[in-house]
Amino acid sequence: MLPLLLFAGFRSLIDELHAELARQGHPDVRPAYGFAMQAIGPDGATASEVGRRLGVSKQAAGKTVDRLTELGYAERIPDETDARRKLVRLTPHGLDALARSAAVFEELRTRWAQALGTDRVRALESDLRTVVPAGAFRLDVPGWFGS
Amino acid sequence: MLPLLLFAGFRSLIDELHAELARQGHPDVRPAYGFAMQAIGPDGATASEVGRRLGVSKQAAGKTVDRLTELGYAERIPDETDARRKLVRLTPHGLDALARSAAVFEELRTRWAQALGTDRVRALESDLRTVVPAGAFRLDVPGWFGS
DNA sequence: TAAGCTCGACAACATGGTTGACCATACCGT
DNA sequence: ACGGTATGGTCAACCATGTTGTCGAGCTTA
Repeated sequence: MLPLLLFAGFRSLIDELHAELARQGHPDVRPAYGFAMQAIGPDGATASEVGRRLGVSKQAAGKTVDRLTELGYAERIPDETDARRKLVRLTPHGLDALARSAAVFEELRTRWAQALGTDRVRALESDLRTVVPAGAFRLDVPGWFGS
Repeated sequence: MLPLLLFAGFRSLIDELHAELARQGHPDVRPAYGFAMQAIGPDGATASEVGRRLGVSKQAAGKTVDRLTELGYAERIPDETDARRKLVRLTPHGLDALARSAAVFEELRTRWAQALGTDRVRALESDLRTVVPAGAFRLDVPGWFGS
């Protein structure tokens, strides 16, 4: 049951995050979009780079960026210094979603700490860090099924 | 980073399971198929029931069963007492995969216990059980993205 | 017995991934 | 300076896996 427990923990955090985001004016951020915005980051990135960070092809990353653009979370800006590249940047709306996500995660962690004690949460994190191989610590959650 | 840590833990277990399964004669069990076989269980179930357990439509469950059947992990058997139903049952090959999965999970847990100590693993499990809402403890891992 | 529900199947479609091909552009070694 | 190579973005075809809607066949129950 260990794997299911870990997944259930992950999942409940993600589900509560998105429920809260929906309440806070971001009803159409789906988990996959959240990860993509995380991959874009506050400084922006090219679609290819996003693909690398998410562990998917640049084409797939491009489609996701299209989606985020339609939804008003991201925009493409031509790179002045390299005519091939287009920088994908989060719009203020996207940055807001990112900031709120961080805040909500913070709050959820606090809630866990109230239930378990701060030290237990810290132990949980440190144990997981110990046992998780460095390579598994990646952002490519979507599309991971289908390996 | 708590969510990512939990996911990384889950993912590393699943990945190692499937690497090991591949080594032990089950190279084409993908995570989604593993969950489906888990949902079928040693006693079998109807496709509709599998769909309910996995949290997907009966049609989607039917397609997955088709896949498992092609791969030789499951078979459909007409129900003698109800001509509408077809019992989906794991073949010996499927049962073997299921048994090996349990064994590998056992072994992975032991490995974690060697790294962290038995008590820490137990604490991890018990803490997660405390903090995870009862509803999140389900088998519908695939298709969960796309909510 | 007739109404209504359930099971399994078929079809049409959405989503999000893949590969392959292609062009424009940048970079680097000669 | 230039030619080969690598990189970035896009188009197209395809695949896997989910969805809804519909349907006939067969149970179940009022």
